[in-house]
Amino acid sequence: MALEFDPIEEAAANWRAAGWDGVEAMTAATSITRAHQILSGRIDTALAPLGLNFSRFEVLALLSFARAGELPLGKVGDRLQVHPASVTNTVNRLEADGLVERRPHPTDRRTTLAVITRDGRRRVERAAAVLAQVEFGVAGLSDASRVSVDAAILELRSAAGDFT
Amino acid sequence: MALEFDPIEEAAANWRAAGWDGVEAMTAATSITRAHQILSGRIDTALAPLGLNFSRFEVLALLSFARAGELPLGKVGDRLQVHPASVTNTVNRLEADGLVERRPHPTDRRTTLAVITRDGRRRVERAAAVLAQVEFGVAGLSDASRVSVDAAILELRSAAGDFT
DNA sequence: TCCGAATACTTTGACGTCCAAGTATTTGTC
DNA sequence: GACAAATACTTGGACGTCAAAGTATTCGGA
Repeated sequence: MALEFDPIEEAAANWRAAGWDGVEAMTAATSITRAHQILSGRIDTALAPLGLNFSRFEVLALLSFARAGELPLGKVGDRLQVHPASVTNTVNRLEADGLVERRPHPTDRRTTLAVITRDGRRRVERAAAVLAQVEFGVAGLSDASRVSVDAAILELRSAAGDFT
Repeated sequence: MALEFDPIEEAAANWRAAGWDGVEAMTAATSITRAHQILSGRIDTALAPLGLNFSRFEVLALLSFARAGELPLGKVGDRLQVHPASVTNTVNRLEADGLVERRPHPTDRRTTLAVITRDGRRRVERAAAVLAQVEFGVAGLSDASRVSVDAAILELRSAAGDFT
């Protein structure tokens, strides 16, 4: 299964040999893609026994931090940077599992609030502990590397207009 | 659309306030996840006019570097670290578009080779140029940051057993 | 006040990825 | 040489994401 060489380095060498541009950008993009793949696999594996995946966990965590444990679905999407349709889908699942409830907004009838339930709070607490246990999938990354990754990606997100 | 604050920093603050563990790991994981989301969106947007996505591009690039432009499907999956079913799916699509052909392995009848076609080579050349143009989605990341991201993720991949 | 534009969410459909099971073939062992 | 185990790929199903269209409601300017 495991290769005897670094596939990204190999790709970079091939890239250069072919005279293609942007080798540094390519390796950065490929590294990030692969890192995401590793993290996401580890995290979902850790959360599976709790009936959660990372998206559902993020929604629960966000609600648990919110005043009154509730937030309009649109706000959830904005905070977590996910598509409205994905929010609908995720909340559907959480609602089916009794971890969240939908409630009409008191003054704006277009808006639906997601409210975390007592079960939801219990579940998200356990999930947070489980994730801390597996270091959110970043086991293998030194503290210094975590800091430098955060800083680097902050540039990227900022340039991408994630926030002002 | 854009927030007025950094949602990851906000999450970290909430996390600490709740007394949850692993804040540093959480921010690293969230950063990488978001970075992937940004890259992947930009890359797929850039490739869409060519009828490719990043997965299909990677397969074409890999084949174009291979001796004789051919590789067993299993090797493709190993190199690109994707599931066999995904390779089948991706190659199906490339084959339907005439960019790749399936050919039986000369000595092992279990094995199928993917062979890049002339059209495939032309397409991947153009795609490489387009991707270099958009800096593989990492525009906004300084050269120094690209290097430090590569180095950090190398630790992670190595610890994950990507290669020896 | 009225009405077109904007906002909020859901639905539907196209894709992609993974897992698990199925088929075919080869390998390794006695 | 036979046969169980391993290998290689495909198929079918569950699940997630996104884009586009649809419905309902609110906003804002004439």
